[in-house]
Formats: sequence, structure tokens, C-alpha cells
Amino acid sequence: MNKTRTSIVDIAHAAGVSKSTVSLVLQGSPLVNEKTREKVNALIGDLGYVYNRGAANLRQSKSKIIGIVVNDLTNSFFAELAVGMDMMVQSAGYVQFLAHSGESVDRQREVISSMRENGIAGLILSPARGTEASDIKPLADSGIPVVLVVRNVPGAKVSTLLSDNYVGAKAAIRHLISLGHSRIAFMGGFVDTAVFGERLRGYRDALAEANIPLNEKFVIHSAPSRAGGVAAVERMMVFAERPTSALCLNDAVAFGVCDGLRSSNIEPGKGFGIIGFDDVIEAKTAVPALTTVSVDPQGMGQRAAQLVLKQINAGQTDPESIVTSVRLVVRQSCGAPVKQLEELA
Amino acid sequence: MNKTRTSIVDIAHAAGVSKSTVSLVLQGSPLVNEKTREKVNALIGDLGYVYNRGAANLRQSKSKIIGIVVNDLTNSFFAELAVGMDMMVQSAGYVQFLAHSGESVDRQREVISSMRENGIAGLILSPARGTEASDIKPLADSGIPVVLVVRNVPGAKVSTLLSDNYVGAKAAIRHLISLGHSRIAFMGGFVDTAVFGERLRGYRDALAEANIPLNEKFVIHSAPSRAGGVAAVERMMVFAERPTSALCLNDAVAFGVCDGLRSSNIEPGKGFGIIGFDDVIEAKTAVPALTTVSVDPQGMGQRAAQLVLKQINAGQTDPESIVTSVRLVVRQSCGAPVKQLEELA
DNA sequence: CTTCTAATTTGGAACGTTCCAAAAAACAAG
DNA sequence: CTTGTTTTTTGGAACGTTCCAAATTAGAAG
Repeated sequence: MNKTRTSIVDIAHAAGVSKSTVSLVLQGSPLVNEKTREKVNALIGDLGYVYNRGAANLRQSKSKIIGIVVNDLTNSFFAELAVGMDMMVQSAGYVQFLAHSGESVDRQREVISSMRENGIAGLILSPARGTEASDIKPLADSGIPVVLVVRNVPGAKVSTLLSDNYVGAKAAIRHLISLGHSRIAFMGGFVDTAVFGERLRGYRDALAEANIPLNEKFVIHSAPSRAGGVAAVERMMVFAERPTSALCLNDAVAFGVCDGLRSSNIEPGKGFGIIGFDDVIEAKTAVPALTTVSVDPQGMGQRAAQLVLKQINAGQTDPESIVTSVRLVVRQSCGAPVKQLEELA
Repeated sequence: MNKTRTSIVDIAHAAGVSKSTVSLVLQGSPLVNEKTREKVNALIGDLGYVYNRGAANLRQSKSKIIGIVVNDLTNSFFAELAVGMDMMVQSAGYVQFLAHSGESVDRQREVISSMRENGIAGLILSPARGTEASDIKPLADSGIPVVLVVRNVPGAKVSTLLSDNYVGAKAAIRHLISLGHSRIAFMGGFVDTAVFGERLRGYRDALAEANIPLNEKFVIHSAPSRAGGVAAVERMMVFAERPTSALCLNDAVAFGVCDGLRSSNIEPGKGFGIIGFDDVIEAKTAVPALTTVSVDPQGMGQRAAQLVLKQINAGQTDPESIVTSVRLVVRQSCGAPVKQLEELA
């Protein structure tokens, strides 16, 4: 309703002091007299003053905004990641521009440039598939800290926070082997992503380690989604010699694989061992409970936020690469005889 | 790296014109000569100038930022809602502060006030449980359009966009009755939310309509989550006379109910009919595919964004209340003999 | 070459804050 | 009552834009 919002000079005038004094009060400076501080604070409440952070940012040429771009919010792994970041960011007194790129690099570019115009202090990016170093370069060059999370971008000279995909996949396969499986599939994912490559490498090496020959047909590509899992099973069913278990690219695929098996009257966890990757919240409550490589997305989000906040505060520091450890959580879907926990470094 | 980012006066100087002219170019004004426009645009590219929207906002005392607060991003219904909003907001040339309240009113209050300091043009709020009208009042009073989505807040004099929970629930129960069920449960949800109340009312009325007496025990409260669905089934299993089907508060609960039934060796869709509410993406691909009341969260998000954008552009308008229609999507989980589609107004 | 009009450009004030150097006030000591 | 010291307060410039009224330039007509 108010034509013009009340500003610092309005309350200064009302309190009979200068705007500088009010500013000092706002910043909690110890320089002001206790009496004036109280008077000013009272007026602030009465007049319904709201601080204009934009103006402050302009003057100080810095901001309290962190940009976050996530490739797919509807995937609960990334949603949890976002929630973790949110927690950290808010409690550090920052706010976030949180955007969803929907795996579109164009969209992502637009969003990043819009964030740039709005003056972000740092950016956390879970890049869309096909993101190139040049998409991030201008931002990074202008001195804004950038943290890449979950997926790496080849050639980008910025900080990264990735999970240990190789070790996780290897541990999962070892576990399946220890349960007596030898025909083990790898399901889901597109070949052009780094995550897929690393997990596949873990799969291969673990098989090699156990002298199990690799059957290329057992690497079944599909969309990294629930629907993709269903599709992968359909593809598998026509094989003459079928796998008896599978490591899935992620939990979404694993759930899809369960769905697909049921459609073919195979009971997941009994007739076929399944291991996922990520450990989203539903993994625990699903039936059968999903054996999976836990990545702790929420914790990862928090760490990413911490990292970017650290870099903002430190001015400019060198890019840092963190690999977060990962652990296999054994539940029912792999058909393990007993419930047991295996920890990894 | 640059000590100070290049501003409008830098390019003005380089181009040998005044800052006003550059500003005109930036705004795409038809007043500037084609030659100067080109020269300026070239320099903008060369010098790596980035527009400072904050400064512009300060001058014009308006902003291109929309605040969005969602109670639970890890619930895929709300995640999709957020994605829908995101699409609309971005394509209107706005950016969004998207925050997650985690069902905490305190958190929500903090977040809203922080958004206010940062100068949002409008707010879309999917309120945390227990939100009161007073939490929104100051914002609305200061003339910032607020749209409440999914959940209403009693006493708040702002626009709302809600789905037709009553009609949807009624349709679902009618369908179960038409399949021959008479012992129908209502599962999931806490009694203090409006959504729960409306859906429950639809359940009651549909039963009354068919002269089926209401068994209070068949209304089984639980958390509105997958885990809550599992819990509800456990509670149900001890009944002497058990329901043969259930309407669930939402899809998450419905999936949990499926999980719970399987644990008790009941095949969802065969031994027990299940209907969800929301129609999240996984509903279609799950096994059995979930019969559910489709709310189209993404579309709802888009409409909410449109509404708030409309109000921003229109200056101040009266609060508007929209109820979005809803339709029953019949799939496998209700045990329907044939696949059929029933449309509602 | 004037004069008139249309097209283009331009200084400065303003937006709401912070920062700085300096002024004013309060207090202490001589 | 000085003088010195400490505490508190204060104008104005600055941040990067937009807006306005006014100035300048270009073009047309006489």
C-alpha cells in the first residue's frame, strides 16, 4: 500500500539522528550509545522498516546470494542434494537462487547468465548432460567461486565435489560375487557421462579381479530413470543366457528394474539380485528394501555449500577437488542371506 | 580477477557516448541511432560487461525476483510443483529464490523475511503445516502479491490455488464402490491439515451416498509419506475385520501401502485395491501402476506462477481463489477389471 | 543560409545503503 | 577553566543504474 517503502533516512529523521547512525545500529556496531540504539530499534519496529539488502550490496559490491543450478529436481537424489545445500546456505545468512535446468544446456546457460546479472557471490552447479567448460568459464574468470557437484565437467578449472563412484561400484560387485553370482549385469545410464564411466569401470575391474569374463551384452544402457530400469529388464529378458543379478546406475533405475522383474513374474531379491546407487530415502522403506551404495545426497549438498561459502569468504583460492566416500548398505534386494554392513574407506 | 566490474560508464567512455545512451541501448529503446547501437553492443561484448540488475532495481524500486517457498522438496509432488513454477518464472524473465521450509514454520518465517529484504516482486508459498495468517500478513500488507498453493491458510487474505480435493476423493471412492468394495479405508495424513480434511470429507460423503456406514477405525492416520503408508498397513493388519481397499492421502502413502502389503504377502491390486492422490511421475511406471487422482503438479506450479506474475503486472488486484480440477486415472493398483478413464468436471 | 521540426544525445538527480574523515559531545585530569 | 582523550555522531561521496528535462544534431523546407 505504501507508495514508498520506509528507508533508513525515514527512521533517522523520526529518531532525530543521522542516517549514518541508523546504519551503524543496523550493523550492530558497538560504536553507538545504548540509548540511541534502543530508540532506533524501537522506531524500526514501529515504522515497519525492512532492510534493503540490494542497496547495501550495491554499495559494498558484494552479495549474499548463492546460485544453485540442479539438472533434475524431480529426481529425488538431486532434490535431497538441493535440500542439503539449502540448509547450509540459509544458516550462513545467505539466500539462494535455485534453478532447475532439466538437463538442457541452453536452459542452464540462460539461468547462469541471469544469476550473474543478479549478482551471485558463488555458484553450485550440478551440470546438465553435455555441459562444457566454456559454459562456466566466464563466471569463474570474473572471480566468482564455482563448485561442481555430482558430475564433473572436463576441462573446467573449478572446484569439484564428487562421490567415489569407482570404489562404490567395485564394492557392490564384490558383494554380488561373494553371494555367488557370476552373471552380473550393469543397468541404466548413458555412455557419455562421467558418472556412468566411473561406475562402469568399477564394475569391470571388480569382475576382472575375480576372473569373471566380461560379457558386453550385460552392460545394458537406458535412461537413468525408473522407466529406464523397466526398459532395461525388457531388453534383458530376451537373452538366451540371462544375468542373475545387476548393479544399477542409480536407485531410480533399480526401482524400475524391480518393477520390470515383477512384470515378468520374477521376485526382486529372490530370483534376481539388485543393487542400486545413491541411497535415496525410499531405498530403506521400499519392499524389498534396496541394497545400495549410499552417497548421502543431503550431506553432499551440505558439503558443497560449505565449500562454496569457504571460497567466498577466503576471497579467491585455488580450485579444490573433493571425493566423498561412499558405503555399501546391504538390505534385501540383493538377496543377501543375512543382513550385514560393509564399510569402505 | 578484475578489481571492479565494468559498468555502464566504462563502455560509455569507450564508445565515446554518455552513460544515458548506453542505458538506452540496454533497454532496447528505439530512440538510439542504429550506428551507435551497434558500436555500443560491440563494446559490451568486448569488455565483458554484465548488467547489474541490482542497481537497476534500486533505481526503479521494483524487482525481477519471485520468492518460492515449498514445504518439502524431497516429496516428488512438491518437487514437480517447483519445476512447473521454475519454467514459468524463468520464461517470464524473472528469477526465483526457491527455498525449502521442511515443514518448519520458524524456518519459513526466516526465509520469507530474508526474501523480503532481498526485494521480491511476489511470493508463491506452499505453506508449512501450522502456518498462520500472521506469517503472511506483513508481506501482503506491503503490497507484494502472495499466492498460496496446494494448502490454504485460514484467515489469510491472499490468492490461493488449490486442487479440488473433495471432488477427487469422492470420485475415487465411487470408483472403488463400483468395483464392489464396501470396506474401504482412508490412509495417511494428519488431522490438522486442510488437505486431509477435504479429502476425508469426499471419502465420507461418497460412502454416505452409497449408504455404506462409516467405520471410524478405517480412517488410519499416519505421516503423509512412504514410511507412513507402511505404518498404516501394519496398523490395519491387526483388525478383526479388515478393509479390502483404501484411498490414500497421496501417492507417497500409496506406495508405502503397497510396500506394507507385500511385507504381509498381500499382492497390491490383487488382494487389495489401492488408490493414491496426486499422480506423481512414478505412478505410471510403478508395478502395479498406481490408480490415482491426478492433480498435475507441474501444471499447477505453472498456473501458480502465472497467477503471481499477473498480479505483479497488474499492480495490486484483489485476491483470487482458483480451484483446479482433478481427474481419476485408473490403472492397475485398484484392481479394476478393465482399463478405463473417468473424467471429472 | 535560415528556420522549423524531428531525431538523437546528454548531464545530473535519484534509488537506499555503506564508508570515511572529521566534527561534536562527553568525560577526565590538571 | 583548559586541555587532552575517548566516545558518539555526522555529512557527503560512492555504488550502477534509470529517468527527466533540456541540449545538441540532423534533416527538411523555405
